[in-house]
Formats: sequence, C-alpha cells, structure tokens
Amino acid sequence: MNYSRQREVILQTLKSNVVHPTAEYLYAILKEKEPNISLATLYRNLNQLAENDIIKKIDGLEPSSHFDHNTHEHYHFICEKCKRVYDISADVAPDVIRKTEENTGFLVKKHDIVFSGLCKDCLEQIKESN
Amino acid sequence: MNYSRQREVILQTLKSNVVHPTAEYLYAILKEKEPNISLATLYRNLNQLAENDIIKKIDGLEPSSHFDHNTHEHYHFICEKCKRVYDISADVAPDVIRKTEENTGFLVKKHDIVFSGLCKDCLEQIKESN
DNA sequence: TTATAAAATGAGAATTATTATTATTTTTTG
DNA sequence: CAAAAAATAATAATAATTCTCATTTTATAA
Repeated sequence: MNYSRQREVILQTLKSNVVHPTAEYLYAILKEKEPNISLATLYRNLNQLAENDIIKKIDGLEPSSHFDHNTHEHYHFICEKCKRVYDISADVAPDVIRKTEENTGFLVKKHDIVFSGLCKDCLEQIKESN
Repeated sequence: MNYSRQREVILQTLKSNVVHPTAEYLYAILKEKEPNISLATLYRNLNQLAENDIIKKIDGLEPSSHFDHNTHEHYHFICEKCKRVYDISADVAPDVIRKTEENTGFLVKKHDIVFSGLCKDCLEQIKESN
C-alpha cells in the first residue's frame, strides 16, 4: 500500500469523528477538505484500510456499512429512533471466540455483535412525552 | 396478514432448507413449485414474516441478507471459503442482553452475533492439501 | 535525477440487492 | 354473493457499492 494524500485525509477525518459514519456521510465531510475526491476513491480506501486492520467495517447496520476507527474489540448498538451508533464494551460477551471455537471446531477470524433498540436519550424523550 | 398460497410455499420452502438462504437462492428453489412467483412477492413476504417473528432476517452477511426459519435465540457463522452459514449456540454469550442493558441504560430489542472464519470441513480440507 | 514500474486517482458507467408502483387477482367478511 | 382489504406479478426505480479506464502520483533503482 503506497502513501496517498486522499487516504491520509480519509483516515484523519474518520479518526476525528465520534460517530461511526457511513461512506455517504463521510463523503460529505471529506468534500470540505478535499473537494475533488471521488466517491470511488473513498470506498476503495475504506475497504483497503479495513483489510489491513487499520479501521473496522461494521456490517449488519442496513442498508449501508458504517466505519469505525476504533479497532479494539468492542461491539455496536444502533438506536432505531435517532440512528446513532454506540460502542458496546467487549465485557458483555467474555471469551466468546474461545467458546465458539471449542463448541464447533471452527476457526473464528472475525466477529461482531450488533444490537438495536432505544438508546438512553431516546428512552427519556419517550418517557417525557407521556 | 391474510392467507396466501405464495407465502405458505415460501415459508415451507424455507423450513425444509437446512441452510440459511439468501432471497436469490430461495427464489431459484421456489420457482420449481411456484413457477410464476415474483421476486417482489418473495421479498415482501420474507420481510413480513420477519416483522411478525415467524422467521428471522440475518443481516451482516454481505452482500445480501439471509433468512432463517429458526427463531430461537442463536447466532451465526459464515465460512469464508464455502460460504455456508452455520448456527451457533446462544451459550457462547450468556446474559448478553441483560449485561448490555445494565452497562448502558439502553433498551435492547434485537441482537445478533455474526462470526466468520473457516468451518471444520474447510479446515480439514486445507490440512489434507498440505 | 530521471526513467520506469506500480499504485492510486477521478469520473462516470455498471452491477446488485432491494423497494416502489400499479393494474389485476385473491382472500375475507358480513 | 358483494364489497373491502390484502396480496400478486411484472417491471420500473432506487440506493449502495464496485468496476473500468485514461490520467496522475508515488516508489524504486540505475
């Protein structure tokens, strides 16, 4: 993987983002710093960065993938109301890889847990309006 | 939800299938019993059945959703070599919903764990060829 | 440093999965 | 059996992502 300015900007933009943006969302922000960047370049680089474990691609948040600069083991929660994506501590499923490998005889290379429901903010909003 | 012959055939076909097919795969099989069925009808019914918790839609297995007639709590593993989807016992992550709700204050309505790697068959094939 | 090869880019076409539209048919119900 | 509600087939439309390709950028090494 050679250096490229576009890839650098993509990575820095993703790192400075608290949320876990979709490609489309990231593209809108990127355009400010790098107005000529192409959507294909963004997708190409996101995939490359993910393959090299520099970032993480979060699948299962239909209809589009989200991207996370945090590569430490952790999981994700998407709020069905506000659509924000939150990190969930890996503590909620201790030894999940080891247990799965022991149960099955499979080799686990990747895993993710995706939760959905209502986040704290949205739960409180709903309570107030009742 | 009214009765419809198409929905019945879709459900029975899914139930008689050990694998966890995509819509496209299911469509090919369905055509034998119900040659005039439309792909839109299949998608409409799969979504309806999933909304009513009669079947389960498995997201996170890009590039397309898979469908599972087993609605009991369990998880999924996709083999990166043979692409088969296997069930994983819920035992590998005990109390994962309760723990997540306690940690966050969120309300968890759904969750799934998706693992990927190599299944037992493919691991053995690789060993043999070495 | 410069020539060459390898990698990356932008622009837009192409592809794939899925959903929406609509006229028609099927199912339910009183 | 008639009317209303739901479902269908066919196909157009959409949205996310990947592919193509001519051009530009980056790395290499003579």
